[in-house]
Amino acid sequence: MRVTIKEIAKELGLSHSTVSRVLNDRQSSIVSDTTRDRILDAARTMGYRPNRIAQALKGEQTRLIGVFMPDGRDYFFREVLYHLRALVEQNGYELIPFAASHSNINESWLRLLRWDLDGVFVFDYLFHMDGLGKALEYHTGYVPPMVGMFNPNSQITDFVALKFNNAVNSLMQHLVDVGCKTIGYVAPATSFVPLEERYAVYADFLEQRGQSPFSIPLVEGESLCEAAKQTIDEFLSMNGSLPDALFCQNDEIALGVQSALRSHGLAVPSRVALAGCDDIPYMAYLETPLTTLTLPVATACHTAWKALQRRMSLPDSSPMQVFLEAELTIRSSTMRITDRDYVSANSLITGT
Amino acid sequence: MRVTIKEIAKELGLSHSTVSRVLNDRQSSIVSDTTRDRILDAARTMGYRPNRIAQALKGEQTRLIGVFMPDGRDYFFREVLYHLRALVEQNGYELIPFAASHSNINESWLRLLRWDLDGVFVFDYLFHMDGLGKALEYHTGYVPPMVGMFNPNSQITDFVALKFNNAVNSLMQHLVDVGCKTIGYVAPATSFVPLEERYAVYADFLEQRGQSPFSIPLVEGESLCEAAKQTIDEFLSMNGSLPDALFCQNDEIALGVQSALRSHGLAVPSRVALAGCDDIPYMAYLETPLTTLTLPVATACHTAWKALQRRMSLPDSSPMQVFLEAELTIRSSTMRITDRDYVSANSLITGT
DNA sequence: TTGTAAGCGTTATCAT
DNA sequence: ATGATAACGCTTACAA
Repeated sequence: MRVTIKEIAKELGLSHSTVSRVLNDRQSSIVSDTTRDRILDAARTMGYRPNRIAQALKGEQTRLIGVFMPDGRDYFFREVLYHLRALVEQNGYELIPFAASHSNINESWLRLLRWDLDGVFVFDYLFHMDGLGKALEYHTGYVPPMVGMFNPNSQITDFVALKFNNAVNSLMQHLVDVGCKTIGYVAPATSFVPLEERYAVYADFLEQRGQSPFSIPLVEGESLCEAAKQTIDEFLSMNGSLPDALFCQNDEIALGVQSALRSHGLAVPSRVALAGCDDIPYMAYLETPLTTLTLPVATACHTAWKALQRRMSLPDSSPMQVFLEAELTIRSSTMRITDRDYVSANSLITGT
Repeated sequence: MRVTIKEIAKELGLSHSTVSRVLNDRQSSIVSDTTRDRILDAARTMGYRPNRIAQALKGEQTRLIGVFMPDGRDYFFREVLYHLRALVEQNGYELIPFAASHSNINESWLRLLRWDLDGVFVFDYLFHMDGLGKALEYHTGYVPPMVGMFNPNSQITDFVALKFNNAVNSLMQHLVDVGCKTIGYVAPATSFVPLEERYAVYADFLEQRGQSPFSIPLVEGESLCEAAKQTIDEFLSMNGSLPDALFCQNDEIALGVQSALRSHGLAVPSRVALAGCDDIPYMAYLETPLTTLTLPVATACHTAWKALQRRMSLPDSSPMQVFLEAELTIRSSTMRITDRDYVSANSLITGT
C-alpha cells in the first residue's frame, strides 16, 4: 500500500507528529537539523507522498476548485475550462468540472456541494434555469466561495461579466455602413430575450432606427453548425426573403449559416454579410474569414480566479464585480466594399 | 457550517452510527421504520449532505477519476475530455484533469498520485516523454488502476489504441487514384518517427512504390493553424516545389495549410489535394470541406471507461487491449475528379 | 526538541 | 434495534 507518516515515524523511531512537522514545513524550524534530515531522507527513499484526502478532511482546505457549467460542447465552454484549469493548477489546486443541464441542474449542484470545494466558478447563466435558484435558497446553511462568470444579473456577490454593448453597436453600425438594409439575428429560440445582452442591444439599435428585430430561431440539430445550416435551408425553402446581413449568436452558428448560404448560391458578403461571436480561432482561416466579436476569455478567467482567491482568503471582503468588453473584429465576411473605401467613407472604424 | 451525521444524531437523541446506517442504506434493513423515518426527515430538513472527503478517507473509494493528459488546447484533447467527463459523471464519479508538459510531467504525476484516485486515464503518449517512465518505476509501491489511451506501445496493462493502418493506406490509395504524384506529410518535427503510426504507414506506402517520404516539419507558432500557415508560406518563399497532395497530421494543421495555399493562389484540390485527421466537425462546413480521418473518439472513451471500471473492480483481471480503427472520410478537398468519375474508376472506395 | 492526544466526518465491527 | 468505539491519515495544541 501507501507510505504514511506513521510508517516513517516507526521506521525512524520518532513520533508521527515530528514527521508531519518536517514534511509540511509548518513548525519545521523547531526541529533539529539532524532529525529533519533523517526524516526528509526516509520520506524520499520510502516514496512518501502526502494524502490529499486526509489533509483535506483535517484542515480547512480541500485544495479543490469546482466549475459549475452547462454540459454543452461549445468551443467557448472548452476554452474557458482550459484557462481555468491552467490557472488553478498553477496555484496548487485541482479543478473539477461539474456539468449541468436543464434536467439535472439540482442534482449536479448537490453533487458539487458534497466535495467541500474551496471555491467554485459558476457559469451564472445556469442560475436562470429552473431549480438552481431554489437549490441555493435551500442550502442557505453554507455556500462555498463563488464567482459568477459572464453575466452580471446573478445572485452571486462576485462576478466577471462580459459586456456586449459597445461591440454589438459597433457591429450594427458597421453593417449599416457597408450598406446592409435588413439585419437578422440567428440564435437558439431561447435567446430572444432582453436577458441576452447581444440580442437586447441588437434589438435596441434597430428600434432606434425605426426597424424591428428580424429573429431567426434555430431548429433543433445535433450540433450548432448543423442546426444553423438546416435553419437557413428551411427558411429559404419557405421562400422567406433573407436579410442582407445576419448576426449570429456565435461562430459555430455562423459557420453553419455560411455553409447553407453557399449551397444556395448566396455569396458572403456581397449578398449576405455575416457576423458571429466568440472568435473561434479557426474562423480566421476560412476562405471568407468571419467578422466576429472577440471575447476576452483569458482575461475573464484570470480575473475570475483573482476574485475567487480573494473571496476564499477574505470571505467578508467587498463584492468584486468586473465588466469586460467584447471587441469587434472585422474580417471579410462583412466587407461588402473595399477596405480603402470603407476607411475613407467612415471616420469611426472600430476593431481590427 | 455544515450538517454532519453527529448533529442529526444529537438532534434526534440517537447515536451517529444509527444515522449513518440509515443514510447510506447499508444495514438500513435492521433499523426500525419509525427511526428510519425520523432520520430521513431530519436529514432532509436539516439539509444534510454526505461529506465526500470523509467518505473517501474512510472507505477504499475516493470516487475520483483522473485524466493525465498533455496540456495542449487541441480539439482532440478537449473532445476526449468531454466524453470522459460525461461517462464518469454518469457513474457517480468526478473527473479531475491533470495537464502535463515536457517540463513538468514528473511533478504532475506526483500531484495526481496524492489524490488516491480510484482510477486514471492516461494519454500514454506522455509515457514517451522523459521522466514519467522513471516516475512510474520509482513509485512501484502502488500504481492506481490505469488505462492507456490511444497508443498501444505503453507500459500500461490496459489500453485503447487507435489504429491508422487501414485508414492511412486508404487515404494514400485514394490520393494516388485521383492522380496525385507526390504526397507530402505536414506535422510537428517531433512526429516524423515510426512511433507515430500515421507517419509510419504513410512512409511505408511511399516506399513500397519506390518513393521517399516528403516531410514538411511545422515551424513554431502560437497555434497549430498559424504554425501550419507560416510553414507553407516559408516553404513557398524558399521556392520549394510543393507536392500535389498534402496529408496533414490533423485538421487544424490542414486548415492553416489551406489558408496559406489560398493566399498563394494554389487551388484545393485541383493544384494540391489536402487531407487532415481528427474530423473536427467544423471542417465539414468549410467552403472546400476537408477530407480527413475520422476517429472513433466516443467509442474509444466508452471502451476506456469500461476497461477502467473492470480494472478497478477486478484488479487481477486479464489485460484488456483494444484497437479501434480510424476511418477515411472523403470530402471535396481531395476530389480532383468528380464523384461519379471517381466511383466508376475505382472499385474499392472507402469511407463515406 | 520531541511526544501525546484530540479531532476532522465517515463507516463498520463489535457489544448490548 | 441501537449504541459505543475504533479506524482512515493527517494537523496541531499541549505536555514533557
